[in-house]
Amino acid sequence: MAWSRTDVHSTHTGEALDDHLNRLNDAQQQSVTAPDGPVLVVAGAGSGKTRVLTTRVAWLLSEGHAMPGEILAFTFTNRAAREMKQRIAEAAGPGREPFWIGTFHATGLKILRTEGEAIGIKPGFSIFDTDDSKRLLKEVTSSLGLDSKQFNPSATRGAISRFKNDDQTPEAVLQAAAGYVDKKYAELYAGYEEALRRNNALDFDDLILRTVHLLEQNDEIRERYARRFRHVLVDEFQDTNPLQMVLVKLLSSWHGNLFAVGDDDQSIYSWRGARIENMVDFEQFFPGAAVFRLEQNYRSCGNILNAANQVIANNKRRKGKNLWTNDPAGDLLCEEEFVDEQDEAARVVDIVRQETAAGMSRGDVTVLYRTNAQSRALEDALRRGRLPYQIVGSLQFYERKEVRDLLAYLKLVANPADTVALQRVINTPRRQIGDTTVGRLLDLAARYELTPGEAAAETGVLEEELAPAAQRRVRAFFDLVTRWRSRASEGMPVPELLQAIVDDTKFESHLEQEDPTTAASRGENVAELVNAAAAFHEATDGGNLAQYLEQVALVSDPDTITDGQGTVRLMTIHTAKGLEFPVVILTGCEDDILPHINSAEDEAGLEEERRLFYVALTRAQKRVYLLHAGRRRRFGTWQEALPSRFLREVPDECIERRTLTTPQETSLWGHRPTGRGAGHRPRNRTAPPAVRPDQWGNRTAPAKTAANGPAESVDWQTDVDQSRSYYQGQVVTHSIFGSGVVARVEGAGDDMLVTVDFTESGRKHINPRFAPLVPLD
DNA sequence: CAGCCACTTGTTTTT
DNA sequence: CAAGTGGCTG
Ligand SMILES: Nc1ncnc2c1ncn2[C@@H]1O[C@H](COP(=O)(O)OP(=O)(O)OP(=O)(O)O)[C@@H](O)[C@H]1O
Repeated sequence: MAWSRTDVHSTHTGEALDDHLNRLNDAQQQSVTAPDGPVLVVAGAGSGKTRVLTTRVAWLLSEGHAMPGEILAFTFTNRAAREMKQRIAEAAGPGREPFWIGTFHATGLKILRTEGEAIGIKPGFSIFDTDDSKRLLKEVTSSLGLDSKQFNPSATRGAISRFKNDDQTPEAVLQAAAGYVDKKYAELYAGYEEALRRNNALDFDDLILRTVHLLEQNDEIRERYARRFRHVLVDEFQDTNPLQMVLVKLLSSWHGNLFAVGDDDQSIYSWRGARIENMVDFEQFFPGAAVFRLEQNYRSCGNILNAANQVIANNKRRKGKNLWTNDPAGDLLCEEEFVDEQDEAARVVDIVRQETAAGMSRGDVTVLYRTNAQSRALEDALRRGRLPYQIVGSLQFYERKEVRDLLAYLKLVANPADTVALQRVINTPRRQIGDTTVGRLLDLAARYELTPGEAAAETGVLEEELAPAAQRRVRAFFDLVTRWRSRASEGMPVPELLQAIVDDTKFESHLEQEDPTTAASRGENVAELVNAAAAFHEATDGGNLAQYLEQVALVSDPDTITDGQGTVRLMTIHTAKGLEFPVVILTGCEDDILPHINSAEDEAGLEEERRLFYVALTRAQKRVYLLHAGRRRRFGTWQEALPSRFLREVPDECIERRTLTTPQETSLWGHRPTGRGAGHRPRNRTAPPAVRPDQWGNRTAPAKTAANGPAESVDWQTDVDQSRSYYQGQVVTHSIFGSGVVARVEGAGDDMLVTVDFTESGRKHINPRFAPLVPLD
């Protein structure tokens, strides 16, 4: 059995490559076989960029231009890396797939694990994910005497991430700091770096930043790697950031063979530091670069491609390209309007049924959305409709509390210096070790420059600050940890270690005690985690704990897509980048969602939103549904919505538009009147209210006229004072956040939501029903 | 120290 | 609406 499989591959190696080459069009073939030197392939969606890059690798190997170990390829996700390895094995023969194919983060990590000590990184370091970073930052914030409500860890983490991606040190940030907030950010950044060092941890950005520093500062190591990588290839080049660009330059510096593919119309990560300029100005970065264009689309049928092309043509800042297809026009796109998100979700269920009746499988249908929050209503409907589905990405498995708790145990076992993990688990399950005890323990450890575990093992240290009972409990806890740690170092397989932790901590009864109603399902998650660890153990042939934790830290959303035709997949547009599906249902095609309200303010933001819409459309092969609702819950309050402006940019000849025209039709999809508090008047769907709630706020700049707004609120007698008197540009104060300027007013009455830009704390969403917002007039 | 309640804020997008 | 926080009580 094994024989025959090996045979098939090895005897067909050369022909397999020829096959692959022959199936490419001329432009693709020319790119694949381009001579040495810098090469850029610019091409639209579905034109075969990834395929070209993959075939290029196979070609380099087969032609003897490089050995497998001499090729370095960057992909956007681990999933893409895995697929690429598979395809290369098919084309170039098994065992010839390059070792160095991975994401920027995974590649940086691989280098740092072997070479990190050269820049003072201690072996055995942990990787802190976003949640770990935020927890650490929260400690740093309060240790600097700052209020973590004002300097909220999420925002600070974002700022620090930007600093790092611009290769700015804390000192440089401090130098450049203009005002109070900037100065504090610099201090937080410095404190955070120090805290990471004490925890022997690197965050996501460090995986690239520190690798760049390593290669810049150490000539020997740089030369060794740069000489090794005869060919460097980068997929999705339009979404690389400046730091990644530097890394690419360093690693390709010896041989100068860089092969990059990308599409400027699909750049959707500028908020994470990605720069389109890396691609647009490629020829300046790499003089003498050869540039290839691919224009034939092999993915989508005519109407879909036409729609996408027309929409993206509205972006001004682009080079423009001429993407065409040989495929027939196919079905029209379909726009459908609904009263609210529940009706929209009910229709998604209908569409899935319809498609499966027409011969598609559920797995052929993918539901896309702009924000993760939109998935909730969809999930409810799918569950009610008994359709199997998978939410790909955030809030899935690895973000559940019970899973994170157990992973924190493993992290602590792997890295005794990890105080974030320690604080997560030392009192979970309850061990009568409260905040005071933990605080003193950490203080002691810091004072003696020991890890907390060492401090507990030392005689006389705990005694300085802790009561005898507390000492006993703390020591008992670390006895457990030490026991696990020695088992791990004796080579106990990860799944067994994990099971030992579950057993020793009586984790199941802890779940039961915490909340009996959900204990069963959380118990299943625990079992699933053990299974996943077992799968890891198998797949990696006994991989160790550190490797397991790395793998978990670096999973990207698309990696988690399950195989199989039986489940409908739901994901954000960002997650769907680079993937393709027969049927795409794009939900929430509304202004303020797509384009998102926070991005529509400036032209650059709007254009990126349009690119998102473009990415969504171009995922589809056969059919596209564009759904939108007139009303949607946000923060538990109803918000009105208008159809996305991007829908109007889709030419009429390729789309069928089913919009609600009369109030009666509102019941078409089984809408139940959702009366809650001040009712919503039935609306004429072709003529939405002339004045939207968030607009009257804008228009009535002088405070007085605010009361002229639509009299929707039932009890405005009591409400009027607090809820009627906010308008854009108004200066208000808040008991915690200080003074700020009203940026937006949405909704009315109980549904009112005020967005305020506070001078010191940044942008916050305030519900005046609760919050003490005082106008400063 | 744990459990309970009341209060208030958050939702872009992710490696 | 959900989740985290902070305050209070036993
Ligand atoms: N020459 C070709 N003949 C037939 N099919 C092709 C050819 N080139 C590419 N394809 C197919 O077209 C689809 C899109 O290819 P690929 O994913 O490589 O495009 P891409 O440019 O990377 O897309 P995107 O930019 O949207 O990620 C794939 O299904 C691929 O198999």
